[in-house]
Amino acid sequence: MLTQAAEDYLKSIYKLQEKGGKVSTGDLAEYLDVKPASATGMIKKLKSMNLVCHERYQGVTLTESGKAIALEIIRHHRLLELYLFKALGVPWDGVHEEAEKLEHVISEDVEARMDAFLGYPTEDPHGSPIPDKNGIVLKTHSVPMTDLHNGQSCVVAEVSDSDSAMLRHLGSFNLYPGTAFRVIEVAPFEGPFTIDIAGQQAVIGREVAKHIFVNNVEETDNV
Amino acid sequence: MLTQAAEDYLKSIYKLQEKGGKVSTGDLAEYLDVKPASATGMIKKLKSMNLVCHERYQGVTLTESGKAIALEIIRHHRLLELYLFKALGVPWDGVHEEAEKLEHVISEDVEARMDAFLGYPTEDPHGSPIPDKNGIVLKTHSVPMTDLHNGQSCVVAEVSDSDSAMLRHLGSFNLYPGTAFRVIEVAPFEGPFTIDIAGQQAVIGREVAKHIFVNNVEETDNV
DNA sequence: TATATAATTTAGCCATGCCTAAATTAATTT
DNA sequence: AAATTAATTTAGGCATGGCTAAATTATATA
Repeated sequence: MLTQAAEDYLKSIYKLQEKGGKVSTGDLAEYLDVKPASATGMIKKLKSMNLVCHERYQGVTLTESGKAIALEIIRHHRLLELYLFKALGVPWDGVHEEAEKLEHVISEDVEARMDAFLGYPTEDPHGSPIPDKNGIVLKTHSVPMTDLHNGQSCVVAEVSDSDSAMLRHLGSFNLYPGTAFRVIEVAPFEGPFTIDIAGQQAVIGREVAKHIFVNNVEETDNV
Repeated sequence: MLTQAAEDYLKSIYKLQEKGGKVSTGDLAEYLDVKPASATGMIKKLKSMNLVCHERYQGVTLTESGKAIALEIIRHHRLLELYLFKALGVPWDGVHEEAEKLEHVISEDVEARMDAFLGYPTEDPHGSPIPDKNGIVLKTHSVPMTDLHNGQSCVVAEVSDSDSAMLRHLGSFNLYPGTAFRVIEVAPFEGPFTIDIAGQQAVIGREVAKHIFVNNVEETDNV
């Protein structure tokens, strides 16, 4: 059994690797909120267990077994998020933090029971895919909201889960996965997005928009 | 926030203290499956935090604040056991082990939600009382099964939760909290108990009987 | 009461996982 | 190409919570 810290490192490497190939020590350390020297130490340990590949100054990647473990933890995390949300009514901006602690101690048996209770779901409350027991992840074809132009309509597919203040902000506009909206205006010079959500207008800043991914993009030149 | 190890020590001291006043270093170490020297070390730390009272060679007891923490953890543990049992169908011989890990990471918010879901219960699946939010524990008036004599009938109140093989054994006789039975015979010379459970006979050894506590004891000299 | 035995504590070691400070290597600028 | 800057690694330290071995204290026995 791996330590909790080791599991967190593997999970983080997986996530950073998703959008950028090799992961630098510094990025990993920043993501985990530790100093680079500490990351170097753990990378060494993980390498000695054959869970990561690493050459000095060249960044880390997961091995097949490292990736399998990372996906298992991500599965735990996302199933827990959805379970807390649906079965216990924990608000969507709180489930990430709870799951972060529970994911390391939940048994396979309890996980399977939650999975069955939820009807073998494929997405967590933030729209992120839940890997299956074999580590297969459904690819989503969503694009960042920052790619949208005036007049386009779409449906929210996924929002990043780690900033609970941002999630509360989105919730105040009813912007959840599955919510449809239309872009009324994209302000020039990297300005904010004005959108229409079921008749209600909302202004979404660029920084927030970066963390929203959408589907079903269509041109709707008019109102 | 205390470490997991410190919480486990406090919980163990509480349980041992319940049936024997001051707790010796050796008993505590044995209960926690560590060496006495390790227990001495943790006792020192807990004392420096004013959570236990301790004089060299004289045993430990909890302070008021130590006891409050111990009861909080026991509350977590027992609510989790009942939740796992009722909401997720985890068999009663498995819930202890699961709860043992979860009790240290569950938030007050999630606990309150489970409590509400369960209807603010007062007993876990093994019949042990669940302390309330203020640390009040309902005293049970149960007696050990080993006190019973021929012809007495009673109702199972509580069974100890930590030996899952024993719990499976009891389950095979349908001996759960709430189950009524009658003593048919107590074999002489510290022998086993032959009992009648809803028409089915079962033989319960002395060692097992020590871990069963009963209520509503009545004389029923005949069948 | 002296001695043997049992319990407890102290002392010192180990692994984990973080830290800071210094050294090294890589990348960028002039 | 040399020098500066940035990233990474090494070295050494700290707290936690185990361990073993040795010393101490308490208890039981002769």
